[in-house]
Amino acid sequence: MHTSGHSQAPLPSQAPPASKTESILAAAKEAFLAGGFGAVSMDTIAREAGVSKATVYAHFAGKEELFGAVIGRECERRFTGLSIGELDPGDVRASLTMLARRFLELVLSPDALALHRIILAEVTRFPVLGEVFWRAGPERNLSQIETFLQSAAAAGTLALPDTRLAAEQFVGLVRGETQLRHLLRLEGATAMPGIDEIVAAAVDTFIHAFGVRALGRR
Amino acid sequence: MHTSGHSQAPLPSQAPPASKTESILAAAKEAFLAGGFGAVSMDTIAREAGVSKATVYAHFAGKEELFGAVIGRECERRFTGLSIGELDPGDVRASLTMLARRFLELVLSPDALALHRIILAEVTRFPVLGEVFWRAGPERNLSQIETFLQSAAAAGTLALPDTRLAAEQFVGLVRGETQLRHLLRLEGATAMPGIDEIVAAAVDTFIHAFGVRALGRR
DNA sequence: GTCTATAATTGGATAGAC
DNA sequence: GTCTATCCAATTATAGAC
Repeated sequence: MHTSGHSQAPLPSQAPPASKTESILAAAKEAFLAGGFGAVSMDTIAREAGVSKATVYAHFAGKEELFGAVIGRECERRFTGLSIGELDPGDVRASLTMLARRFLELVLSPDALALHRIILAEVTRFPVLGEVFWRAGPERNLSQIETFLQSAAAAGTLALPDTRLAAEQFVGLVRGETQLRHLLRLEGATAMPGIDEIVAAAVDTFIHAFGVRALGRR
Repeated sequence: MHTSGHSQAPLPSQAPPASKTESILAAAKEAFLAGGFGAVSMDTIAREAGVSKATVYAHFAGKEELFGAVIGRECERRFTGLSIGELDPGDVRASLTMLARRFLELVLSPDALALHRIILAEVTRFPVLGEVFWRAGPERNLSQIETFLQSAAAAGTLALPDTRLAAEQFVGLVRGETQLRHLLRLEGATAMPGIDEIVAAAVDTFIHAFGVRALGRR
C-alpha cells in the first residue's frame, strides 16, 4: 500500500507532483466549500490530500489558520484578470450588457455560490473574512462598473447624477432575486429565466432610467 | 442552588412561567442564530434554557429536529401581519416608497440578517430550509409588490410589460449592495447611506424607467 | 518533513432514579 | 416529565520513531 521504502523516488506516476502544501490547500478548499467550517474534520482533509494529519499540522498551525488561508486565497483568485479596457463608452447597451453578463455568470458559478455561503456563515466567528471578501469581490466589481459609468457620463451617453449610487443600482437590477434562488438551491433555479433574458431586461431598465433621449428606445 | 426539594412549588419568582418547550426553543433560537448549527452544543442550549439536557431530548428527538423547529418557526414569524391594502395605485411614489422602506427595514434587522446567514450556511445539509425560507419571505414579498404593480399598471400610472420581472427589479434596485454590507458586518455599514436616501433613489430610478410621462420628473 | 499511534477534550445521546 | 451521571463516538492536536 506504500509507494516507496528505499528512497524518495520522484516518479510522477499520474498525480501532479504538486507540493504537499498545495495538496493540502486543494483538499481543504474542496472540503470547506462543500461543507463549511464545522462539518469538516482535519482527518478528512488529510485523507483527501493524501498526507497524514501530522503533516497538515506541520504546514498550518491549526484548523482555523488553514481555513483562513483557503478562504483568503479563494477571495483573491476570484476577481483576477478582469479588465474593462474593451468597453466602448459610445455603445452603452453593449457595454452594460457585457458588464452585467460577466457579473451574473460570476456570482452564479458554483464556486462563487459556495464561497458566498461559507463566508456569510463564518463571518461572525472570523470577522476579518467580511472585509477580505468585500474588497476582493463586490468592491472591485462596483469600482469597475463605476469607472465605465463615469466615462459614459463624460461622453454624454448617460445622465447620471451619482455614478457610485448608479453602479449599485445597476448591480442590484441585474441580480434581482436570481442569486438568492441559486444560493437557496431552489429546484429549477437554473432553468427559470435565462441569464440572457435577465441581463437584457436589466440593461433595458437602466437605459430607460438614465439614458439620453436617443437611447431610450430600443 | 436548588429551588425546591419537597414539592414542585410553582413560584413565578421573576422569569415568566413559560413552558419548558418555549424556554428550550427560545434558548435554541438565540444560540443558533448567533453561532450557527455546528458551533452550538446541546449542553449550551440546555444550560441557557435552564433545564437539563435530558429534558431537551424529551421534547425534541435530536439536535437536527430542534434546529429545524427553530428555523421553521422564525421563517413563519417574519412576514406576518403585513397587509398592503393601504396602498394607493394613484400615488405611485408614495406607495413604492412605503414598499421599499418596509422591505429594507425588514432585511436589515439583526434577526433577519442572522436568519439569512444561517439558512444559507445550512441549506446544503438541510435542503428543505431553502424552500421554507423562500416561500415565507422573498416569495411573499415579491407577490405583494407584484400585486401593487398590477394595480398601478391597470390604473395607467405605470407602464409595465412584465409585472413579475418588474417586481424583481424593484427589489434588486432597493437592495443594491446594502444588504450584503450588513451581512458581511462591514464597519460603518449602518452609517454609510441612510435607508431614506437609498429608498428615495431606488423609487426615483424605478419611476424614471417605468413611469408614465406625468410622473417621470420629480 | 513525514508517518503511526495516541492523548485529551468535546459533544450527541441515553439509563435509571424520582 | 425531569434530573444526575454516564456512555460512546468523533475530533483537535501532539509525541516519538524514521
